[in-house]
This record gives sequence, structure tokens and C-alpha cells, in this order.
Amino acid sequence: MSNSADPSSAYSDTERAIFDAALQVFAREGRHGARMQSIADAADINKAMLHYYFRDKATLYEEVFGYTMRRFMASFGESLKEAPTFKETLRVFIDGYVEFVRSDEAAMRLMVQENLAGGHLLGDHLRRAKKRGGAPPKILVDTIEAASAADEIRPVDPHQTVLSVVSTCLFFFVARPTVEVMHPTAGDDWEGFVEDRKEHLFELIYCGLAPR
Amino acid sequence: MSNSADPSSAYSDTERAIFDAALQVFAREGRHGARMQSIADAADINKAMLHYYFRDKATLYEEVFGYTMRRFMASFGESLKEAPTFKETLRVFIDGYVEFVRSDEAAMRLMVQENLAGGHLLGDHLRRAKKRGGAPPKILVDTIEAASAADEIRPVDPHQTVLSVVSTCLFFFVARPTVEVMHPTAGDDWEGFVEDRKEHLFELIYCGLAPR
DNA sequence: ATTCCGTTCAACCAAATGGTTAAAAAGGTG
DNA sequence: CACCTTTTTAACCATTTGGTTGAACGGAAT
Repeated sequence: MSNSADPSSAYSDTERAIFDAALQVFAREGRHGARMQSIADAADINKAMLHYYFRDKATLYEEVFGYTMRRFMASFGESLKEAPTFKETLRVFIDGYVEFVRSDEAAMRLMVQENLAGGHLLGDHLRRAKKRGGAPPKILVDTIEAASAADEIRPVDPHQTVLSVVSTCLFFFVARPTVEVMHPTAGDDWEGFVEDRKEHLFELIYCGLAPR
Repeated sequence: MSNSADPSSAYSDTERAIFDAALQVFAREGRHGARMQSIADAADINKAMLHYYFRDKATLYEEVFGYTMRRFMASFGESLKEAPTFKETLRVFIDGYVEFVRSDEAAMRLMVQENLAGGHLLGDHLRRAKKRGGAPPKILVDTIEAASAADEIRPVDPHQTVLSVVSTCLFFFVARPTVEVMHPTAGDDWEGFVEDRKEHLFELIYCGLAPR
């Protein structure tokens, strides 16, 4: 677990407990649905402490969301290891990205919820990150563009392609309750299902991009 | 009033206005975040009317969610028109399903939110529908299985494949605010972007499934 | 006109919720 | 210890929110 611009590193134990509890509760109940009392209970502290460390509910949410967002952005870069061929790069990225989401489903829920709400908080962070140069999917787009130019894959719109990869890696976590009911094995063995899915996704997308 | 079949057909104007308003507000603010006053305002009626037609908030939500869920289930069948080849079937399904979601993003938001919350409401409906035989993706799974058996496509896990198709058709609506910032044209011309995406998705998935 | 009944409304109530406060512990420092 | 700062707590306050009530409105049947 790295810690660049990581709020959790310089915080006290209590602050950390609040932060983690808030992430879980906000992710489960939503920005508005989350109750300060629930967060306090989850952090096993008095409700007043929330206001002592974080001014109010809005501040706490923005802090938690901003931190989550930064990790989510960084995950693109971390999942995209250099590899000799595009084929290998794709495999490693799918594996890395799925693992990232699996390791912190609460963070994923926060991101998706903010998207659903269409709040300006998300837009602000995104535009700031984009202006700052390191737009998250930029590296992925470039990778696909390069592979396309080198005839490793057929000509495709790299932006659309990145979106497709991310969609397939992410959505089954979003719809996990539905998948667990619908899929024959996912309900009994989610971990195994995720492994199968990584393989399926790699094959589907790699074949879908291969030169004809 | 306890007409549990199709709320939209036998309801009065006021009831219908409440229903539509509730769908919009629940979709935007979430199950807990939605305020009865907001719904009343959106329906342009007095707050007391909500409790006159629907007992309380929970009842209203369940009614709205149940109706939305039924439409969502049905959309699979409606999008899956018979076509001579699997290639055509896939094209028509992608087009139909994307159009369905585009025509009612609020419904999609409701479904996704309930998935994120992991509530038992969703699970109950799903299991009931599955038991009742007509499990929604069943028809799609069968179609892919048949195409696979007829060597129209390479051998794949039909469940995984259906999930991939649905993911790619749905997720860009879920993450619409992010896409609008990240994609070069989606922000200025969403409609055009959706059209491009339908084409991209068809090609990606069809190539991904084609026999090798 | 009077009665009747479904509908609509303004005012109201009790509970939940976000947020405050003053004082008590806890912890370090001379 | 005495002094000061930081952390923690319980009780409290103001507002919001879900939900209720009783009266008024309006059309149709008597």
C-alpha cells in the first residue's frame, strides 16, 4: 500500500478509524443516506468526534471521496505494467485492474455513486486531474494507439476501447448481487468466478482487437 | 390502488405524476437520500398526497422499484429480436438494449443503486423471476449457446459473454459524467457518441466471438 | 338543494438527524 | 506536582423529515 498524498498516513488512529468507517458507510448508504451516527458507531467512537476531526458531514465526505478518487486514478497507472507485447500488456492490465477493484469494493461503490448522482464534485476532480496532465486513461489510450500503429491490433478508436475494457472489468462488481443470483457459480464461489472472468475478458477483448 | 401488476396503466393522473416524480427523485438522490418533499415538489402536489396514494416512503419506493425492475427484465426479451444470423441478432440486441437504457436513464440508475446497496429487495425480485422460469438473461444465454453449437462463434462461456455484452452497453451510462469529461467528443455530442459506441461495441464483440 | 364520497390542502406532531457545548479525562512538560 | 494542550464524553439544541389530522373542495347521485 503506497502513500503519496495519502491522508491515512499522517493521521491519528482515531482519525484513521473515522476515515475508514466513513468510507464504508458512505459506500453502502450513499452520500445522503449515510448517517453520522452510523459512521460513529462503525468507528466505535462518540458522534462528537466526527465534528472534532472533520468539520461537518460535507467536509468528511469530500475528504473521503477525494482520497478515494486519487487512488482510483492512480490505479490505472499501477495496473498498466510495461510488457513486451500488447497481448501481455492487456493481460496484465485486466488482472491488475480487477484485483484493484476487488481489493476495495467500497471505493468502487463511492465512485459509481458519485457518477450516478452526477455531482459537480466528480467533475471538478476529473477536470483538475486532466489539466494536471496525468489524465488517468491517457496512458491506456496511448498504449492502444501505439499497438494499433504497430499493427499489433486492428484499427480501433482507442477511447472507445479503453471504455470497453474498464466497463467489463468494473461492471460485474457493480452488479454483484445480480450476478450472484444469475450466474450458475458466482453465488457459491465469487473468488473463483472472478478468476474465470479475468480469463474470459482477456480472450474476448484480445480476439476482438486482433488484426483480421 | 393495490394494483400490483402495471402501475402505469390503471393509475390516476395524480398517482401517475407521483410515480414518475418518485422515480426521478429516487434515481437521483438514492433510496435514503430522496426526500418526500422533493418528490411532492417534483409531482407538483401536496406532501400529504404521497401518503394518501402510497402508504409511506418504503411502500412508494418498493412500488417504483418493482415496476422499474419488471421493465428492466422485460427489456432483455424486447431487445432480442429474432434474426437470421447470430451476427444480425447481436447487432439488433446491442442497438435495442442501448436504446432502452438511453430512453430511461433514471430506471437504470435505480437498478444500479439497488445493486450497490446490495439490498435484499433486488435479490427477492430476481429469485422470484428466476423461479418463475423467465429469467431475464436466459434467452440471451440460450441464443449464444445455440450460435456456439452451430459454429457461428467460437466456444465461449455464454454466461460470461452475456455479462460482457450487458456491461459494455450499460456502464457508459452509469459513468456518464466521467465519460463526458474524459472522451474527446462525448461531452459536446452525447447522442453522437452513443451512436459511435453502438458500432464500436458490435465490432469489438463480434470480432471477439468470431471463430478463429 | 342536500348528501355523499373521493380528492386536496394547510397546519401540525413526534422522531430522527446534524451539529454544539461545557466539562472531564488523558497526556505531555516545566 | 502544577500547568497546559489535546482528546473524549454526555447532554443538549435547532432543524429537518416522515407522517398525521381535520377541514375544505368538487363533482355526481338522491
